Amino acid sequence: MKGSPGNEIEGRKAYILATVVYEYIATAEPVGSATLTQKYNLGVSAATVRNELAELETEGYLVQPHTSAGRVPSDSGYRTYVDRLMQPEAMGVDERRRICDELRDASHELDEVIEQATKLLGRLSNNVAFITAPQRDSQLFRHIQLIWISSRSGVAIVVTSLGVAAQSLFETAYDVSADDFTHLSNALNARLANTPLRDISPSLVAQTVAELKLNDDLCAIVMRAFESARSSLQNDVASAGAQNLLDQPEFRDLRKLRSILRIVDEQRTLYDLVADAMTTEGPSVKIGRELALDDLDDLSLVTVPYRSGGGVGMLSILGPRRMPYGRLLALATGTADSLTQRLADINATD
Amino acid sequence: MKGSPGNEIEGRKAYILATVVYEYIATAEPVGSATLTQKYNLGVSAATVRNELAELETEGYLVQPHTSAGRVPSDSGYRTYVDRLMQPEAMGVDERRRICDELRDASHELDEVIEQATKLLGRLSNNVAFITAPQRDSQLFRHIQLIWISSRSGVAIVVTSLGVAAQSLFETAYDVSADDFTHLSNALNARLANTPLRDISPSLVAQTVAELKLNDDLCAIVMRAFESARSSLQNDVASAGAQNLLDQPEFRDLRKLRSILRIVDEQRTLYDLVADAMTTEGPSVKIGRELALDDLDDLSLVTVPYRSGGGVGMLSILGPRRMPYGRLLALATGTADSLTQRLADINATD
DNA sequence: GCTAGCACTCCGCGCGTAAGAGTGCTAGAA
DNA sequence: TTCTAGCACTCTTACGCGCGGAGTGCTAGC
Repeated sequence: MKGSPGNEIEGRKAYILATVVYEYIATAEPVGSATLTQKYNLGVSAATVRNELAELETEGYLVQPHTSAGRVPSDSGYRTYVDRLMQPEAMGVDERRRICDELRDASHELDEVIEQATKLLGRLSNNVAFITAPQRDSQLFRHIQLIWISSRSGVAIVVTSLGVAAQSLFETAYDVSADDFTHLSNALNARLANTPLRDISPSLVAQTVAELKLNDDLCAIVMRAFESARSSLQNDVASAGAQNLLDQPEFRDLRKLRSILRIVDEQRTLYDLVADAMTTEGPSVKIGRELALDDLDDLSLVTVPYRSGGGVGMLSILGPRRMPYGRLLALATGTADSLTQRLADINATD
Repeated sequence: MKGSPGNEIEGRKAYILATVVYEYIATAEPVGSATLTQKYNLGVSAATVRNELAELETEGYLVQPHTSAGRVPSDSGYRTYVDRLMQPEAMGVDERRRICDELRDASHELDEVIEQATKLLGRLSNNVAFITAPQRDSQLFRHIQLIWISSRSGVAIVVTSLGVAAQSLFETAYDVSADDFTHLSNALNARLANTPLRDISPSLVAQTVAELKLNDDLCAIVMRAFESARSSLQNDVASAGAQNLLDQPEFRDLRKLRSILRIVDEQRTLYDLVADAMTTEGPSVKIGRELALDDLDDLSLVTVPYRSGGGVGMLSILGPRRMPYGRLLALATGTADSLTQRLADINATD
């Protein structure tokens, strides 16, 4: 099925492929030779174009929905287009500024900024947008505070380099004084501040608790607070813009629509989708089958990393395979930059 | 259009109306006289039923999609069914227990419990479920803690009777010591604990700040923390189950689907929908036009209150007007009870 | 007041035809 | 060799048509 790989297409044939992809992205209609010669200045006749199209098809870049229809890009057609043929785009200054402004209006809290950015990206991209929280593997512990509520209960707050993270209510089996909490908090802060969160072990905590001659139970409570800080935003995904997909002709099929809505509802799957994009540096584009989603061959995903406090999060746009890759890459990159910037501003106070 | 109001239908006619609504809810097909006599034991012939149907139509309880079709309930047909005709249902003990169990597995945090309950309700109801956070008008202030991070920044945490509420990062224009924060926190806690949050005024705070001879700026910072506690979960709505609507034949129209997906995405509208249900005690059902949603005449909404720490939140199911009202009311009520219970357990530690 | 019968209406479905878009192929021109 | 023009062919889509079925309202009789 697939044409000879390594046989990179060049010149006119490449231009024709690019044009087919471009036109199909714009119109969602299979592209025929006549359309190409009329709308684009190819300098050759429709018959010549037909020959090229036939070759591109045998090489696996294009497919025909049926015998007497125009051509549609295949996964590898899109892939070639994205990797080699399309013109990179950049965001306009105005648009860039608008994004910055909108993010600046949002609250100071990490998750609210992310939510705001997600909505913005969904709106601007006209597709499904989702953003995963910064990966916290590399986050540093900054501050813990045990807050006394009653003689047998309290709240533990853990602040990390990525912002305020976790709060967890707890109960104790016996009376504890507010002073105990204060002393323990101070001791932990003195000892552990700026330690990578993953390096904080039960024994370190136990040592501190023991030195203050406090009950061992507090050890478990503190560890639970660290644990919840470590995992709190893990797998947390904000998403927006699902309704945009209804405009796309490829989703007139209700089964597809159902599949994709379920995927958006299940954060787990969204998270898995970007998981391997995390291993590579810079923007990543996944096309069709590359996403390995059952029943959803005609989706694509654009993913761009952003940074916050040493952690890396992912900002993604999910849409039909027939998406304007150039524009969306520019949009995602620009938004990721703005988001990184905004989060740096917030964290600058630490 | 509307039939004579006050003229309450009784006996056989009422039974026929109930049966039409019941059957239509089950099948989504207009109901004809033949279906009624065959599937339900009415004891009269189809012709007699036709006469009754014609009357029910002139009285406004039923409508005909077209001349030679069966009948479909109108808003007021559904209304009568829900208010007077349908059999109230209750949840099975098993189902009830399963809900409790699932909620117990969730985390201890208010918002995560709510999210869990929302997903559960969406799954069990096969419709869109959404839950608004408890209204915080009546919430009591419990505890504030200003946490020192650096000499010019900190975090303020406010705990209320509804659970840990708000964290807000702040910066100061000049150096502040950790002790200042501790003293101020203690003074505020001593003075204001268990005050309704809305009664806390800037002057109360200013007084406390002044007594400790601290800088006025702290006053604004503290007030901002209170403000954010007051508004943090306001308008916050968790939703789940949008993809369930795709199964309903009334949403094969893509425009409708689009409208409703947008509504689900915009928390604001969802919040408005339940706003007046908040004024009434107990469960509330809104049918079709009563929701006053443009382009969406055939939706209904079941809303049931739940309680947490003196606040009242709303648990809602949104679906096609042709929804199984009895079952969903039972389901929503049962889930609301479980949720109230669960939140009471969590808060019992205060 | 109920029932049986009947003529009527309207929707939905299947079918066949026609139009249109696009192809591949072949023969000839540059 | 490479391109072009022409042509026959294929396949989809849209449209019109007729038919069957479901359900009604009405009327006459029990």
